[in-house]
Amino acid sequence: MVLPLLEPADGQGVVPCCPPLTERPMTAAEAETAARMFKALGDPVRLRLFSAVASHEGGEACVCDISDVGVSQPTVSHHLKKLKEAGLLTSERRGTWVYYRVEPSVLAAMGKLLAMPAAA
Amino acid sequence: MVLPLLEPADGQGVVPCCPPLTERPMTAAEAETAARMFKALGDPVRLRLFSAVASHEGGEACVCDISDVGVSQPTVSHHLKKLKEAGLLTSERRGTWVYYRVEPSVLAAMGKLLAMPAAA
DNA sequence: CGTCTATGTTGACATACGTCGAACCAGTGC
DNA sequence: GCACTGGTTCGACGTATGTCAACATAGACG
Repeated sequence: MVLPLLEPADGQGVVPCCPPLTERPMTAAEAETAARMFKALGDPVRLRLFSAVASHEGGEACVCDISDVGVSQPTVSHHLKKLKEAGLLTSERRGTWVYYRVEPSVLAAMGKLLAMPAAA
Repeated sequence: MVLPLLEPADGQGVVPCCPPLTERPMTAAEAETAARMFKALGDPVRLRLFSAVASHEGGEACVCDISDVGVSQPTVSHHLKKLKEAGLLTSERRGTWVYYRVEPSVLAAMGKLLAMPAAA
């Protein structure tokens, strides 16, 4: 269920799931994997939540810090869960609060997917 | 209806709609705009079509060259339309065939959205 | 004009999605 | 143990989405 946008990824030695979009036509399997990530970011609320976590100090944030996006709290939780299932975020409970974190390696893999060919 | 992922964009002087995801929390408006793009790429079939066009010689391809993605022809047409509405592709009829093209500036804008901070 | 090929549009349908309120767990502190 | 606060899960509901078959449109070519 946990989408590996990238393989185990020890440290930063990221092994992206797929080549850059512009390198060659994606296979069905690659598209399936990558689309899950894009789909996860394809909702305004989720995008804001993700951006809030990603831009937060240390790449992690407490739910309480980012839940002000105009929807009910259960909805926030629902979206965070989706982002987690998409492999974009991880969560950890620390005492009263739950912290969500974005893995730098995931960000790197996403960036590579959209990398421009030198020319362009 | 035509989503400007970026402003007029004369040539390569792209003016992205939004800052990198990691720079600061996106505003509701920014998220709305950027999410439309991610959403468009959030379907495996569309992602394959987009990749097929983007990786094709000259950044453009005839529908007949890319419509082998496992769904019916109307469905292909439907998805191409969606990609067009999302501002990711443009189309042009040349004689019998219709060609779809990806704007390099759009690719660049997407890349910047996911750009990594120097560190990480 | 008529027909054939290449695409786009329409209508219908099953499924997925986003949202909320209510109920439910997890820690904290009294 | 009990109440309180922070979060998640559940059930329901309306809407959006992906898909196809059938039909419509655009050029090309006789």
